[in-house]
Amino acid sequence: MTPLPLRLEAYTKLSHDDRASIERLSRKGSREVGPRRDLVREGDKPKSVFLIVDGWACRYKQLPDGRRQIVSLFLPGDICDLNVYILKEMDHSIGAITPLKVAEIGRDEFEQLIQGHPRITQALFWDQLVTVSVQREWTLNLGQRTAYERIGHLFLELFLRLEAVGMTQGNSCDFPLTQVDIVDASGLTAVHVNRTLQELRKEGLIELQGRRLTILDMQRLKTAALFNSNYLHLDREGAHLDAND
Amino acid sequence: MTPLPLRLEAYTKLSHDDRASIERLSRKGSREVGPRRDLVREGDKPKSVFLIVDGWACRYKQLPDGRRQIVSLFLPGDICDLNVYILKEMDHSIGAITPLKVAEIGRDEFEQLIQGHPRITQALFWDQLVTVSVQREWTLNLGQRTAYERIGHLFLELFLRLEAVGMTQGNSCDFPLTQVDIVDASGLTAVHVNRTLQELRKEGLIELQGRRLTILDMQRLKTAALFNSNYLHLDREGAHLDAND
DNA sequence: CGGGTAATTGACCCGGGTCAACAGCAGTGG
DNA sequence: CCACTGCTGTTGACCCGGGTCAATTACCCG
Repeated sequence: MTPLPLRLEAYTKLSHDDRASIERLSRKGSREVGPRRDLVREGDKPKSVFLIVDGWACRYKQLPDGRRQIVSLFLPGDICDLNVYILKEMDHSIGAITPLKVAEIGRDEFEQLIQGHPRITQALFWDQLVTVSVQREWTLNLGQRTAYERIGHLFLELFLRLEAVGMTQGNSCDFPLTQVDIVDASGLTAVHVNRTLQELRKEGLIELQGRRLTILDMQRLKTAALFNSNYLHLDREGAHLDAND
Repeated sequence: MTPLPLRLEAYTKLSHDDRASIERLSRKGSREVGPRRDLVREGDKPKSVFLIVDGWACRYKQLPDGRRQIVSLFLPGDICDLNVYILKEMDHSIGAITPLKVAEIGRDEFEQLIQGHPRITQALFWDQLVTVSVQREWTLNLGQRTAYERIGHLFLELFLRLEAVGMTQGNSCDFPLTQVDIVDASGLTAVHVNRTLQELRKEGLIELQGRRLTILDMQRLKTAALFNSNYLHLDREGAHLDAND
């Protein structure tokens, strides 16, 4: 089972056929990528859409002098840029964080999928709107939040996104990011991230060890991080819709 | 003439009919908004797509304690979020910076436009990809660039985007942002923005007065701001395509 | 057990923030 | 015509959140 249908069904019910088509494409274009390897590089000509079947990845951009920013994170079930293939050139790179299982869906296959499955199309539009909303929240995060709030916010976002695809266990989840990854995502330095994590621990808000994150006090962490989940658009509208399968 | 067709034709040639349809909708939903007024508020139920016909606007988000971040800017010809109306609730606000002329296009009209005009649809997809690419660049900007680079980068982006819709005159353009707007967009403070502007002036890179910006040395400014225009996807692919009108 | 990556610590520093005052100027009303 | 108000821009003095530099200490993993 790929987690994508689960994500999409937050927005609308899919039919059996919808789900089967996604499964089929996921198996067909299946590909494995080693951890810390690039899937796509800035400057490449984009040819296909990637679906993250398993593992974590990130989009990142780099400045000529080496400064690096992770601009977004991909979790299982995420999809990278509908329609990218209409662009001439990638404006960012995509790198694996963990060992990664992705499905590569070519332009023709993708457009065919969309043609025959209006519900999938709608759900993908919704997904796209959520993705850009997350990107805006990251802008807010980097522009206005302090280190403490910023890292707390990141943890909450990732936890909730994992929860939406059923990948949390109680109040904890796998968390493969190293401190250096957090550095690149938060625009802070390694030293300061380290110290901020210690503060979050000392406050009893989180536990983070052995690539596992536990949210010890969701409510207090949300308050501390000024977290408002509206931008994730998690309200499961899909629950109310019918599937005609 | 609305500048939207001009923008879209960076990607593909539009037919007479395409252009006429856009013009018609622009006139039909036309609406004026005073400067510093909100067009849409976070929490509203989105009902329609907005097209910026004339003036500048911004998306912004606010934290409960009042900290405010402009997450993107709208220039003439920009379009706010295809398909927003499928979301339950706006996750950000949109505010006018100058007196604004917008066209409000309802859901049905919009979907009708798309149905009958595959070229417009394609061009809108392209536009959407560019918009999210800009959002990622802002993430990089806030995460990694220094104040000096950051403000220089903002100026270059806005100048080039205006140029793409024919709204520059030589090396200068209208620039209605106040220093406070730059503060909200850059994540810096008023004092520091002011001093950074003085530095940019002293270096002979820009002139900024009377709501007008002049880029005195494009090349040096680009270098100083670590500016790479690839993310704007300005390569006018459209020039090579045929219109079947 | 050695070598590489990830996490942690201490000492010191700086880019940018804070606070407070002031100047320029457009609009407005008396 | 001027006094008043409010917004925008500017300046000075001082401060602090987070950066820099440089070790050191866990951890894997083979």
